[in-house]
Amino acid sequence: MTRDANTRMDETLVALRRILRATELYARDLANAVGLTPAQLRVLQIVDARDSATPKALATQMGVSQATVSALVDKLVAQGLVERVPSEQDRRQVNVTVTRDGHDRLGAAPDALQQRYARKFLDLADWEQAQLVASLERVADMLDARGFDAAPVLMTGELRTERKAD
Amino acid sequence: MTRDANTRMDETLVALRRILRATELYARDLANAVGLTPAQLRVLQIVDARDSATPKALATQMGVSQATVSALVDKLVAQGLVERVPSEQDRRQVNVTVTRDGHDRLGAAPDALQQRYARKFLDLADWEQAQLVASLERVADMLDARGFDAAPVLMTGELRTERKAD
DNA sequence: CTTATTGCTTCGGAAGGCTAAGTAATGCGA
DNA sequence: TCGCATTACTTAGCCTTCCGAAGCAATAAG
Repeated sequence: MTRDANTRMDETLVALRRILRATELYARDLANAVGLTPAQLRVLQIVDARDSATPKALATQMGVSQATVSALVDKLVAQGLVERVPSEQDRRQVNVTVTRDGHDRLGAAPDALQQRYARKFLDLADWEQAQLVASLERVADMLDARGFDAAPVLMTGELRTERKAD
Repeated sequence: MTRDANTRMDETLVALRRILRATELYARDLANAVGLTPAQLRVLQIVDARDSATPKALATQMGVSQATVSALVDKLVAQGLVERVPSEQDRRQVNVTVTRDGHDRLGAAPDALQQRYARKFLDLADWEQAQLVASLERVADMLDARGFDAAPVLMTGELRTERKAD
């Protein structure tokens, strides 16, 4: 304890910052490579993963407003990567679906960081892997009061506050 | 290896994402509380920490362009939190310095997350702390090809690509 | 049928970023 | 000393994300 502890904590913060930075840079590069902005890519990924999503659902999952989703979907539609399909059941609703092009575009995503990370991670000894999981979860718990259902995506970019969700 | 390893990797990704999210949310809250945007706050913190910084230095440290720094400094100047002081030695240079108000403003920052994190971290047993440091650094290394001299700030928000820095 | 509610889009407007194009000071070579 | 390149910043114009508020449909409630 005492002094070393503080030093160590600083070290964790530095490491954390490096992690943040790496993922941030990566998100941009990736989006760039695919010809999309990070936010657009995020939408595309979500839609692709579930094959269809309403703007409402997207907004909720991404933690942004519907207005923002609207704009993002516009961009993707303009590029022919997704389509707006009016729902049959409730015609107020719109289902955003991926087009072939959209799916292909995603396939073209290099995924460099995740690959690299995966490779290195899998290279580790069993106990080291376990160690990392435990440590990261511990840190996440310490930082993040509430638990969260994050999907294993990683580079999906910065999430926005979902404030005023009442 | 094989399946468990992949599961574990997913778990690390989820944890990483929680970490990312927590810091992101925190950055916004903090900026909000202090009445500054995250980027502005970042500038203010850096300037305050070193008591004076040129736009060039800020741009480098933050990983953004000088033009961006210019705009951010404008905002802070408009609020009277920093000042532009022409350098005596080289009159092309500008030294951005914190004003009293600026310093006070920073002091008013709650620092909630960092506090909470610090408290929990310091509560850990010695060996656990050491473990976390090692793990985080390991992950940072795996993600971040190049090393980096990040300062122990943490919530300073998203960094931007520093492309074309040659 | 009328009124709410819900789902989405549109419309400003704020912010951060960037590049490119100024402007000013420095410095160096002729 | 003059002129030109370099360096440090700022300005200008543009793009993207995001938001809140207002508008428009369609559905649900009465």
